[in-house]
Amino acid sequence: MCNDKCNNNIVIPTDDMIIELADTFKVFSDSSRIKILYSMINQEMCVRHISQKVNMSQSAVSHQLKTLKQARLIKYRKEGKEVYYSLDDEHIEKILNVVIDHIKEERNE
Amino acid sequence: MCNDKCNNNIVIPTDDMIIELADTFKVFSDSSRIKILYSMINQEMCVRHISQKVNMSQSAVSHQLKTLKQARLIKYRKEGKEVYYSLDDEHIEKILNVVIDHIKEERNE
DNA sequence: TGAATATATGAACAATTATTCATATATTAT
DNA sequence: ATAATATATGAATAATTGTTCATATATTCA
Repeated sequence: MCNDKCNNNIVIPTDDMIIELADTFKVFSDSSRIKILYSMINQEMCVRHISQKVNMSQSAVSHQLKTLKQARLIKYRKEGKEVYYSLDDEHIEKILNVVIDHIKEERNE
Repeated sequence: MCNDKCNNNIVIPTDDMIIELADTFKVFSDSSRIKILYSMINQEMCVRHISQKVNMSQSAVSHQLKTLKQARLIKYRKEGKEVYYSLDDEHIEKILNVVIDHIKEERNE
């Protein structure tokens, strides 16, 4: 019924899911945003500290945080004048790691 | 030495790796390319069949295959007039699945 | 060699996007 | 209320990118 050269048993995502996939990848596809994500691995970070750590203007960071927030890659918590951002969940770090694994394997071949 | 609010034990990727990460994500960040990738899960596909399956012009597909090839997301094999493309390795499907997992979890919250 | 088929590619155009600059909003302390 | 600090945001600009159209290259067959 179905041999190796056949992918009928694969569930092809719906068009909506394809678009959501592409949109999610797009948010990861900028080095500034990736640096920002790494800045808050394992720790909450306020905007000012992120700016310092990734060496970007406060405004540029804030714009990118908005993008990351809308894509639900990060969450935030307000405390006084400050806003603390952190990764949305463990998936985010996992996604980064899976792609790193791919890149590192490509290098050895 | 190092508590919960500290990420000193995390290896922050080098700037080069950050750029490679972003570039790799960028190649995934287009729905046409994602459709093309799905078209060849578990099977080699020639360009003409990909065009038909994803409903894109031959030229558009060929341009995108070049992008996917340069990023080493796919590999190819020539046979007569035809060129057969397939996913570079198992990482590619894994990367897609990890992001799908994230999207699906977000939906439930 | 010439025709037919499969794939690749260069140029051009429209659309998207990251940053900067200026300014707005929000919170706290005096 | 005012000043100071933290963050957000709108407009504008420069740069990047996906598709189309036309054409080039490569392979097979008659």
